[in-house]
Amino acid sequence: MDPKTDTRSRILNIAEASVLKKGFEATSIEEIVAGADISRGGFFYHFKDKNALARAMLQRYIDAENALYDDLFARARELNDDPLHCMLIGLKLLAEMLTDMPEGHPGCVIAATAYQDRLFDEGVRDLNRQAILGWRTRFRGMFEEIAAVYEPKEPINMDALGDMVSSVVEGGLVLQRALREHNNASQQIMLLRTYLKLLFAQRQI
Amino acid sequence: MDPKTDTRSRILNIAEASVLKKGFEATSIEEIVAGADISRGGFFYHFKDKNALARAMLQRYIDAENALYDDLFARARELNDDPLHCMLIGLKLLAEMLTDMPEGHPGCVIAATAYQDRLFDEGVRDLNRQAILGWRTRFRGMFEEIAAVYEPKEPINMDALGDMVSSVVEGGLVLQRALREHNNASQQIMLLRTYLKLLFAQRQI
DNA sequence: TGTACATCAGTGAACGCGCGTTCACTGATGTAC
DNA sequence: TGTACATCAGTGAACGCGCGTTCACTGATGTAC
Repeated sequence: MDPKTDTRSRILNIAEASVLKKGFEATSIEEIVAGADISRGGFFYHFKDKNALARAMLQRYIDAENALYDDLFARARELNDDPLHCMLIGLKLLAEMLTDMPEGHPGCVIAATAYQDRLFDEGVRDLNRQAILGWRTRFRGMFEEIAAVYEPKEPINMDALGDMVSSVVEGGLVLQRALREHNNASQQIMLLRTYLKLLFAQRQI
Repeated sequence: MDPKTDTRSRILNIAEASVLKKGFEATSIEEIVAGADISRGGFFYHFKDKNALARAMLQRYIDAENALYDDLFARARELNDDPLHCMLIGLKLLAEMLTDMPEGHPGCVIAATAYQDRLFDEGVRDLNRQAILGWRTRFRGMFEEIAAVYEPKEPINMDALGDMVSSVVEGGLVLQRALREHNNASQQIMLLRTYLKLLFAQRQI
């Protein structure tokens, strides 16, 4: 790996871990440069100020999360072409992925920054907002595909159902952090999966 | 109100609002005392240090939340003695309460501190943990009462289902903060309500 | 009713420390001719 | 192949500012006798 992206990534890795542990304000540039083995000046070569770090960290997290969802549901689609079963398989894969993390998922950067949003400029807050809206659109699309084949047993707000995937992940991660357990997020996703089975599976149109 | 508790509560109110906006580290004692109209020394008369403030803030939040749940489900039980319908009414009341907040719910202090837990001592972290475990126990108990009357249509992990109430609230609040919308938490609770109807309502034992 | 003392709820100046940021400089690598 | 210059990826000292905390002091209220 070329040394430029290498140092930049190291900075982002250390910053992300620290932000999830202590929050953004308590994450000092001193500790980042000590961890990345560079000098203070080296940090400011890569990021013009601390807000630029926040922006880059969030963007990288969002991109990674989107790539993960793309990959997960593409694999699920290969395994079963029916939209409901694709969704159920994708959620199972997601739950397994969370269970397989040895230390447990460290938490969501979006939730961390959402609970400190006054520290950031409007650009950062908008990044957060667009990410969640993107997932709403993604999952609402998938649920509409399902509803075209399986009539929902109860009337459902499709935007809210789209949000529910993000909501269940975020909620599970909050629990997991507060409880110091490892599999709450995974369990909550499996409960969502059962929900979707009950909601859609009964009667094929 | 006597002036003592008055000043203490004012400090806690200002601290809570600021922690939800900016996080704990970025909440300065200077801004708290300015808002509460006292001097720096006055703050340290009420709290021995910043960690004591965190502990008091969390304890007050947890007590209020517990009182709210007690009240809500007691009222629900008055309206309908059946455990399932009591739960459904209680969740509806909770959702309505969230919708009725003019500025939207400001967010959960537990989630905020869970995402900054390395700033606090073990006592604070334990407070957080015990609160979530308390809600798990509370709601698992209610779900077991329901399951004794209505057989669940799918096998369910009762601890995880107990956690789901907290998880849905926490997840909804994260969304609501990130999106700058007002009713995501309320919508997610209504989706949970539909879930429980599908899971339990069909066949009475 | 008066006096002495204790407690309560603060005031406000002072402390040292760590923070984010700037800046002049540097050595290695790349490019033009 | 050699020389001149530009760019990249940093170094490390210095800056001023705001932070949490301490501490000697104060005026109002409560209590004992």
